[in-house]
Order: sequence, then structure tokens, then C-alpha cells
Amino acid sequence: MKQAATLKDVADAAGVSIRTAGRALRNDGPVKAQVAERIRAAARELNYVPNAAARSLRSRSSRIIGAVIGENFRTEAGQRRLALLESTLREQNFHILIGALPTGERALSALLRDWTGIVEQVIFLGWNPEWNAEILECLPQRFLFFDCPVPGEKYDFVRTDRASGAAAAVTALIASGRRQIAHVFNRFAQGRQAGVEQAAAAEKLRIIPIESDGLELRDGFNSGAAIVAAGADAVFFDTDRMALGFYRYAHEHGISIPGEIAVAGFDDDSAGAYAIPTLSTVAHPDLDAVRCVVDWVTDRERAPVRKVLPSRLIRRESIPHE
Amino acid sequence: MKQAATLKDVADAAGVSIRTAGRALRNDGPVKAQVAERIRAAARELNYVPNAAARSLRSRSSRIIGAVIGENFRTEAGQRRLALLESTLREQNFHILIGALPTGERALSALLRDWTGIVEQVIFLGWNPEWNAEILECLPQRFLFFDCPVPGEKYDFVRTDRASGAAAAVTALIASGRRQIAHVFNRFAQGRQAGVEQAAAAEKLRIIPIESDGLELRDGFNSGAAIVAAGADAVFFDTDRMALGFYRYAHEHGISIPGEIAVAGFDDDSAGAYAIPTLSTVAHPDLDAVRCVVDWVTDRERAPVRKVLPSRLIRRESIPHE
DNA sequence: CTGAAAGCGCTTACAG
DNA sequence: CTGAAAGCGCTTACAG
Repeated sequence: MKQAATLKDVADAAGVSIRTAGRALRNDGPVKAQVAERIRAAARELNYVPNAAARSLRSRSSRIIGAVIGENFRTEAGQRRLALLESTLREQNFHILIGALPTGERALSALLRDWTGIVEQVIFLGWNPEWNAEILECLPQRFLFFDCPVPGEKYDFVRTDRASGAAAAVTALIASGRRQIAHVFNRFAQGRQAGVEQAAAAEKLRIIPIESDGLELRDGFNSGAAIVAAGADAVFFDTDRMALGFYRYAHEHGISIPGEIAVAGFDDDSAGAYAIPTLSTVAHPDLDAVRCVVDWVTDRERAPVRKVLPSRLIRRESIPHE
Repeated sequence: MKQAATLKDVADAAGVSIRTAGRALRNDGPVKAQVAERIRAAARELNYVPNAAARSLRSRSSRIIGAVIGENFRTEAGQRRLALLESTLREQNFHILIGALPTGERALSALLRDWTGIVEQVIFLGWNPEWNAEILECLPQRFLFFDCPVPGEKYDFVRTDRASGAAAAVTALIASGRRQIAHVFNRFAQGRQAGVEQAAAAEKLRIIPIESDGLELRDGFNSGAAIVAAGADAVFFDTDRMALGFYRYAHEHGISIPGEIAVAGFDDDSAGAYAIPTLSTVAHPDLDAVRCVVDWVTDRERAPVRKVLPSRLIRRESIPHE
């Protein structure tokens, strides 16, 4: 671990001014070819690395994006998108500073304040709909809401249209001959219900709503009794994790899937492709969504972003063919 | 999005010097109570937020930790530890800048250089054992290797002792009456093999080694044929994901688990607790490991860190009682 | 094509 | 208890 060389060290070593050294290393402005080469050699020799804090301070631009991560991005599908976002931004020389979504507004405010001067753009991957957007208004950053509740009209967002995929799943369940369709939902998982209702209404069916406390394996397992009690012959779960938890319940109670109960989930969790039976699911538009977020980050015009991207059904064994 | 007020703005508003304003807001040094209150009121009024870039530059300390994330931390167990690390560091006012482990040494070097001046400490959550540590030597940062290969004697690390948990798993398989024990391994997943071999040797048994290309569901599924061909009555998988992939293979081929083949995995993936049968697994020492990493981050003495923490068996239905 | 100077917004000695 | 000054390492006008 050595003390890093500064631009001044390089300039001195090459016998030029700091201004010229900077020009040569950053390719801004003309430098005589021979001089530029001497400067680059000196930089290499001294192992010069520019200081990002100094650059950020002076140029008022850090190329660091803040990401506030909520529970819904702790899933496999969420992490997949986050990793894709990181690698795509990295190609454009942006870096990501992460922070867990705090439980309170004050803590969130403190987090964003800590980031001031180093993070000019913040992506929310999670937001509490009960929070007031006021705390954001007195902060100097720019905000984007990625697949989470948006606190007001004026904020930019990119979101999966969950209704389209949910409707496709329920339509497929109905087409396979099922009539008693349950929807195991969590009230914080938004957007699916509209699609489920719409697909049912198109066939003049009523959905059996079953509320769940969470979106995890155990929550799907715990919903088993209510599903059976309702006499359902098909279930749409808000997440694949819940659907897989219900698989365990069905096994313990001798219920055959999809024979007695057909199942569909949401998220394209990779475990679904290896479950028994393989799980039908709805996939997020990962690539398109990440592209929209990257466009937002790199847009110097700062045009408003209000993107809603369709999801799609991946049909597997858990929805039988009629 | 307003222009942020500076410390000078606050000082002017309160009618004091910038030095005194700083003292009052940071609690360093004495300020007359009444004056301090006036300064704090002005800061509140102007919505003052200190500029992190300026502070980092001057104080040569950013409280931002770099995390270079490899494939092995893309798993549920890895993300769980990363989330725990983030929230624990956050309590101490540290933030995490993330970057995916690049595929080449040059790209890694570029990444770390980009971070210079803003990140003084880097945690590697992934490292390619074929790489040369030389690229690290000419960088100004301090490095820790968390549960990944370490490039040389002089580097700090914190690691799970996988051998202890693997040995416990194999010992349990043997105690349940199994004798033909296979180990489905990947050569990049280090540390388990020693434990597996040791537990087998203690009972004068030979392990059936089965190499796998990866550590995912599909790899476990793909290992099914070799497991059956070897006549195994028990299998230890390097990951739970592989074990669960094998569950699918066993189902498709009418093999009963644990009746015909008992199974154990590694990582304490939450899906294992809901699998059919529930999966025996080895858990990482999450809390202890994160505590060691945080100690490393906050240690101003920079004492060498060489921590190896034991893993533990979680026994479930996939290992029958004799 | 090149350089001397100012300044980003803080913190750190130092002097009263 | 308070303040004037220097300086962290860059980039950005500006002048030659």
C-alpha cells in the first residue's frame, strides 16, 4: 500500500505544468505528441491514479449512483436485475453505492444526506407507500423509482406491468379447464390483482381471494389450508416462492399438482424450472427495464421517465394442457 | 432539487466564521451554547448537508467500503451475508460501493483505480485463484478476502471452515447406515473435500467423487446419472442448489429420497427447509463472519486478520435416522 | 500548443 | 471560546 502519486507529481516528473499533464492524461485539448508520451510514461512510472474525491468535488459529478434496496429486491429475481444494472452501468463508467431501505423516514433521510456530494442520482428499489415525499424535496439528488411504489406524480419511475403477465397466467389456468381459481395475494405486492380480475371477468368467473402475510415459502405453505377449504382447483400466487411453499403443503396433504390443483407463480425464480412439477410463472422484462434505468442515469436532458413494461407468462407443467 | 447550502452559507447566516460553524455542527471543540444553537438553527433553515466529496478529499477518509462481488456471492446465502454486512456497516456510518468481479485482471485493476480517492478499503467477495496479486500491490487500497481464494500470504481474510460442516454431514450420513457415499463437487468450491474425506476415513470408507461443472440446480440434476451409475446410497453436494436439482432428477427416475439415496447439501438455502423431503444442509457462520469483517473495517491498528470460522450441520429429513 | 491562477467545500493546524 | 489561513487533488476558465 503506497501513497498514491498526484497529478502534480506526474507533471513534475515529465517537466510540464499540471494543466498540460491533465490534458494529456484525460485527452482534453491538444498536447504535442512527444510531450504527451513523456507524460503518459511518467504516469505509468509513478503509478498515477486520479483521485475520485477531488475530481467529484471540482467537476461536481461523481459517476456514482445510489441504490436504495427494499425487501422486494432481496429475491432472486430482484438480485438478477440489480446485478444486470450494475454491470450495465459499469460499462458506462458508473458505480453503485448501495444502502438497505431503512424502516423509517428519518433514517432514510439520514442515509441520503450522508450521500450528498458523492451521489447525485438515486434509484429506489423499494419504497414505503405510507411515507411522505417531503423528505426527498429538500435533498439535492435526482430520484428514480424502480419497480416500487412511487410517492407522487412528479417522480420518475420504471416498472413491470404485472397485470399483463398475471392475466396471461389466469387465462391459461381457465383454458386448462379450471373454474375455482384462487389468488393468494399480499397487499404490498402491487399490480397483479388487476390482471387476475380482468382475466377472470373475461370468462365470467369470480376469483377466490386469499390474503397472505408475506411473499415467502412459508407464506405459500401457510395458505394451503385456505386454498383447500375454498375448494380451489387452481391457484395464482403473487410469487414463485409462495407457490413452491404450497408445493410442500400439497405434498404433505396428498394433493396432486396439477391434477387436483393447477398452480402459477410470479418472478421466474430459477427453482421453479426444477420443481416437481415444473412451475408456470411470469417473468419480468429484465433487459428492457435495466435499459430504461440506464437511459435515465445517462440522460443529461433529464426528460421525465414514466415507463411501464409488460411481463410475460412462462408456461410449464404446473398448468396442464386441457 | 435545490442547490445545496455550504458550510460558508451557514456560517454567514449565523454571523460566525466557517471554522466555528464547523465546530458546532460536528461537535469538535468548544462553542458557546447560545452560538451553537444559532448555528444549528441556520443549518436547519438552509437545509445544510455536508458535501461528502469535499470531506473525503480533505480528511482523506470517505467511510466508503468497496465490495467486489463474485459469482459465489450471487446465491441466497451470499446475498444474506452481504445484506447483513451492509446493515451492520451502515450502523457504523460506513457505506458500500459494489462492483461485480470482472472476468479479467485488467478490468479489475481498472475498477479499483476508478475507486481511488473514494474507497480506501476493499472487500473481495470473490477472486480468481489464477490471478496474480501484483495488480493489488500498486494500488493504494487495503484489501480483505471474504470467503474466497486468497492470492497470497500477506493478505487478510475471513473464511468459513467448510470442512467442519461437511465432515458433520458425511458423519451423519454414515451413522444413518449408508456406505456408498458420493461427493458431487465443483473444483472451484473449496474446503468441503477435506471434511468429506476425513469423515469417511474415520469409518474406513472411500468416497465416490463426482465432478460437476457448476454449483447450480441444473448441475445437480445433471449429476443424477453418475450418482445412480456409481450405486450411491448417499450423496453430499457442494451446494443446496445442486442437491435440489438432484431432487428433480430423483423424481423423474422414481428414486426415493432418503429411502434409496440420502442427501445433504451446503449453504442453508431457505428452499431446503420446504423441499420434499426437507434438505439437510450446512450453514455458514453468518453473524460471526460479518462481525469479523466489520472489525477489520473499523480497526485503525490494521492488525492482520486471518479468521477461519466453523460451519455447522442442520439435520433434516433427507438424512434418515438409522 | 502550454501555463499560472482560481476554486470546488470541506478539515486541519495554528494563533489569539 | 473564536477566527484567518492553508491545503486536500483535481478541473475550469482565462491568457498567452
